Amino acid sequence: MREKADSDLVRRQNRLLLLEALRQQGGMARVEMGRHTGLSPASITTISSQLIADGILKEASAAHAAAEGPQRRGRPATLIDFNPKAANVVAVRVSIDGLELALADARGSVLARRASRTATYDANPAAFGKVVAGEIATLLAKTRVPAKRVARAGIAVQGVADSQAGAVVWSPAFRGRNISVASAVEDRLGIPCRVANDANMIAEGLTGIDRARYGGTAAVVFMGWGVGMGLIINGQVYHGPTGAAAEFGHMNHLPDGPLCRCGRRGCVEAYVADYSLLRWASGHAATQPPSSNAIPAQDMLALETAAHRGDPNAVSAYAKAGEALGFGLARLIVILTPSRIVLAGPGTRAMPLIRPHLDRALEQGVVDELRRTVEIEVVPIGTDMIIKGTIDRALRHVDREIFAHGPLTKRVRELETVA
Amino acid sequence: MREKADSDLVRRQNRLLLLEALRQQGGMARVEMGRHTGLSPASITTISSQLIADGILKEASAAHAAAEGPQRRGRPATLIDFNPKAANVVAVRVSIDGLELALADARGSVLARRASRTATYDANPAAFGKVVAGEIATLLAKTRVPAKRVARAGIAVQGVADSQAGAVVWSPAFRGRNISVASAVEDRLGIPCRVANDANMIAEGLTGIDRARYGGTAAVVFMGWGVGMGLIINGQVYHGPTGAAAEFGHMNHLPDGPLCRCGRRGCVEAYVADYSLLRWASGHAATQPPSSNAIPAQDMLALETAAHRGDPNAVSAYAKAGEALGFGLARLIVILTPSRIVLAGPGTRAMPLIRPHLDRALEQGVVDELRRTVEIEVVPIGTDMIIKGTIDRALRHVDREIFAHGPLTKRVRELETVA
DNA sequence: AACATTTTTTTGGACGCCGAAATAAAACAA
DNA sequence: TTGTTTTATTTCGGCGTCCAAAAAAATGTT
Repeated sequence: MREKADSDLVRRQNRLLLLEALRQQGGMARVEMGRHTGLSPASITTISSQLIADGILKEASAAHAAAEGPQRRGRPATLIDFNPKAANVVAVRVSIDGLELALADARGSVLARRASRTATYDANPAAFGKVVAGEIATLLAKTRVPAKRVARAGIAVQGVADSQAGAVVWSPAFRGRNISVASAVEDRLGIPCRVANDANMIAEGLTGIDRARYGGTAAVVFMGWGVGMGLIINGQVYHGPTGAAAEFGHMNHLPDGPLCRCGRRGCVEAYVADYSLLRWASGHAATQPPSSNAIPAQDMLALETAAHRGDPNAVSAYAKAGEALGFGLARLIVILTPSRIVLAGPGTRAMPLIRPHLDRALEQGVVDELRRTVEIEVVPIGTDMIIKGTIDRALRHVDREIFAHGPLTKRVRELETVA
Repeated sequence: MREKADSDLVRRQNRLLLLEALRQQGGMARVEMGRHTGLSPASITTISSQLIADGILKEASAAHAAAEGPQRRGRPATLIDFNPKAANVVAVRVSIDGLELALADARGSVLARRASRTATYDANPAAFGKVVAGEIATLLAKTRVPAKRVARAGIAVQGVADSQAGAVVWSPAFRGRNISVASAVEDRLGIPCRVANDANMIAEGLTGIDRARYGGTAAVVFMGWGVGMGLIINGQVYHGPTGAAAEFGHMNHLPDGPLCRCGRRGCVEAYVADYSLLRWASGHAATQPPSSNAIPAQDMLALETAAHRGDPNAVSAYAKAGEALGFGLARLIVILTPSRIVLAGPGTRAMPLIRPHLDRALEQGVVDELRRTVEIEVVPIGTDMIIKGTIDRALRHVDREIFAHGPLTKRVRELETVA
């Protein structure tokens, strides 16, 4: 309840309502838009024809409409969907062993991908933004899309991102801190750019897929090389005051616990992440500094089979991970009482080994009444969801900040021509 | 972005904008409303005169206006404020040794108070709602305010409240669980009623006092007979999906830690609450079940002076409390990165004893980058803030759900007369 | 070919905001 | 006293958007 309401707000809000319905459902007829938005057919006609005139939406060709099931009686519905050419967005995922890029159109379809294998850990903090800008430029050149047509770029990183400053405050993928990224992209390519936490982008992707399921208050925990979390609060992905996202992986489990990549001791990640499991299992001291190198997938597979075989060190590693994860989730539940917790990432492959210990910890850590209201769900999600979520977020922003605004009104037009 | 926008929404939103400005600032002139809301003078005239016609607002008498500082040049401003008679609200605070009630007018001024000393702990769960309804009825009879004029009642309790069901899910003030309260008040008196967590009501009160300071994302921790927390997320007091509030006091600190009133072990409360401090200091086993009786204030004062004198048991009790509180806050910070944490309640009297241990725990539990973004503030707030917050919340609800809607439009009026 | 059915557009009226001009109410100045 | 200046509020006409109802469009059915 911040903004004053006038006809401008009404237009923006209803245009956005319509755009959001299309994002969720894909192409649909005008009548159906009316059902989704609650607007009258008359208003739908007005709004949709303006959006079409603006080049944002597009009527589907008759041929395409025919494909939509058997023709019923009455005037056939004309499907409307986003005009793919309305805008483009770029998504970048930064990991410890390289960059992954994707270019998408206004419908969210990926037009081109690109991967580059620059090790980030020792990247020059001052130059990294330029590297990212360069990679984006290369991707655009390859597809002959001018930078002007890219309405927004999103960059997903592990760790703490400051979306206000467009920088990576702290990330296990970098040795340095406060690495500025967004400004280089904005200055060199003229593309508005945001940096965000990768687990948050997974959450963003999930709300895009099923708003009913992941729409209320939910947490997405990503387990793998690290442990990340995205929070959805009241249907919105939560970015803190500074844009710094939730860092569940670096929530303390036990004081003076095992050493974490962040330099503290006892973080959940230092029990649950790949490197932690290997460290437990190999019998190394928990105070041994974790390696900053990427861990080959087969090492983790080997650990899992060892545990399934009954190897005591491996079994106990997963037990410790389960307990730490369980108490971590317990603390989260007590604070936010989310209705759903989604466990995702390669680490969930070992769930059968982890789950009993996780459940025991939850019993110890949460009052029964609260524990019953939360559903814990394991979902096989890969890193591709990070790219999808980043694209979704960028498009939602374009919808809200550009598409919803629409053409200038008469009065504003007059003012513009005078100026 | 849920609701479709039409002239109805515009009216509601702008009326509410104006009402909220008045809630925050108190009576003001129309020009000033324009500055606060961004609405044009013409619109302010229209809206305010309708609100006055509805009996919701009232022009201040000329005499009162004169009191407002030295008269400047020009037509004098006419102050407008809530009409106190527009509605009443009732606030009830439930504690272990009784009920505290207050009746307020539409301006938020308390017209009457009442306290009753019914021990709640062994109250009959089925009858408790009727007791509350009876107490409210008595308060109303005393002040000759008919129940019809009470637009809303709010009930604040320790523990987990389910505001949907209007019940107390679990509370240290009751032996029983799932104690229904709201429906008895609604059925017997016809007053819409909500149950909420007491620490949340403190948070509500703080946002009412200073929105700039407590408006973004903040946590209010209440330390005393128990440990409660209210969360403010994006300027709104957070009530979870079921209406169950944050239960910071029952967040686990250490597995297998001291026994808590909730039956689990290692809750923050079992280190920090009054009973826990006394239990540590008296050298009792941490597994000894805590007393459910109210603790006299002088016992706590005695413990504090003992600690200041250097009594080792007392000193160590506060050290343990500080560590548990610090790690608890660390875990909260890592999840939400609030910009402010407010420590309140009688327990903060011992802050000098607690603070060093709290700070050390924060250092161990939070990455430096995040720790620097949060300000921890100790505020001397008593239980009266609970009543104030409950009144505030009730009034805000009345503003939004009743006052903002306004009179029926022509078309709706026609429909009504037909029906 | 006429009718039925469903979708979409057109038309006219309502509502609420706004800018500009008018009015109101006071202090100040001559 | 009377006119001037200043500030607050109201009045008036125009604009943008929504909606209900009616009309038009496009297709299947008989």
